[in-house]
Amino acid sequence: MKLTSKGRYAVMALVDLARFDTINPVSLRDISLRQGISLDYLEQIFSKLKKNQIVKSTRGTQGGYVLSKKPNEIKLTNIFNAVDEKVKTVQCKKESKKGCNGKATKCVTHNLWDELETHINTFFEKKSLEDLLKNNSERVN
Amino acid sequence: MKLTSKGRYAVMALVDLARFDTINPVSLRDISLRQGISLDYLEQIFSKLKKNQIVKSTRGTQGGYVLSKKPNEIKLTNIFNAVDEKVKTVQCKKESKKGCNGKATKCVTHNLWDELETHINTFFEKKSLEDLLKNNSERVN
DNA sequence: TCTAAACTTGACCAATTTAGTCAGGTATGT
DNA sequence: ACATACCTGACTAAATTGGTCAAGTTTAGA
Ligand code: FES
Ligand code: FES
Repeated sequence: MKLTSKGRYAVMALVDLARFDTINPVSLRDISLRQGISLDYLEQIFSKLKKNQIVKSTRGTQGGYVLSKKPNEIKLTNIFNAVDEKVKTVQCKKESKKGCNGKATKCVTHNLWDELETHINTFFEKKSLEDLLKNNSERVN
Repeated sequence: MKLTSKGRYAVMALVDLARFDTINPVSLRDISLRQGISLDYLEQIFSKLKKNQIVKSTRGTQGGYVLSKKPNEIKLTNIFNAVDEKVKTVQCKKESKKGCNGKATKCVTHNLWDELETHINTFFEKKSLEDLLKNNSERVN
C-alpha cells in the first residue's frame, strides 16, 4: 500500500506554488530546482492539474503557473483525482453485483475494504492546501 | 494507492479459516476452492503467516491449518505485517535526518504523509478477525 | 508397509505499473 | 529575433506484482 510519486510530487509542487505565486507566476523550472523534481515530469503533472482547473498558466518569458483557487478551497481529494492517484482497496467493481472471485455474492472482505476506502478518503477530503501551508509556515522565509 | 492481492488474500483466507477450523484443521486445498485463490500462492502466504505465529499447521493426511490465537486477538495489523503488506506513504527513511530530496530538512509534505500513515494504521489496529466474522455471520451456514 | 494427502521450500517468469526521459513543438515578453 | 517557458506525445528501463512450477518432506490411514 503505497503512494505513487505522481501524487506526492503534485502536492509538493502545489505547496511550493502556494508559497511563491503571490506576486508573479512561478515557473516549473523554479519548482523543479527548489523541490528536486524533474522538469519533464513536472510538466506532465501540471498538464493534468491544469485540465482540472487547479492551476492557471501564462506562457512566454516571465510566465508560469498560479493557483486558480484559494489554498483553502483546494482539497487533497481534488489534487489526487486530478493526477489519477486513486485509492483503490476493493478488487471488484463496486457497482457490479459480482464479487471479486466471480461469484454472485461479494467476498467476505468486501465490506472491510470499502470501509477502509472511506476512512482514507475522509482524510483527503478534510485536508486542504492551506493546512499544509500552516504546518510549514516556519520555513516560508 | 492500492492494496496488493497478497494482503487481500491473507485476510480472506484467515476469515475462511476462522469459520471452519473449529473441529479439524483446514487444508489449503479447501480454502483455495472456496475462495478461488491459487493453491500455490496460498502456500506462500501461509508460510509467512506461520512464521509470524498467526496460524499453526499439522502435516500429513487430514492435516491443515488452525488459527494460533483467538479471532479477537488477531488484528489486521498483525496479518499485514506478516505478509509484508506495509503502509508506506513517506518517501524518505523516517529515522534519517535527510529529506526525500536529499536535503537536510524534511520536505514540505513529510508531516502530511506521516499523519496519513498513522490514520490508516489506526484503522488496521482497531479491526480484528472477529469483527469480520460478525460482519459476515449471515453467511456462515 | 505403502500411498496419497497435505505441508514446505525455493526458483522462476510474464505482465503490468511506475517513474521517469526525450524530442519535438508553440506562445510571448523584452 | 530570441530566450524563456509552456505544451504534447511517444518511448523505455527498472521495479513490482501475481502468480506458476518443480522437487521435495511428513504423516494418517488402508
Ligand atoms: S472485494 Fe468486492 S467482492 Fe471481493
Ligand atoms: S517524505 Fe519525508 S522528507 Fe519528503
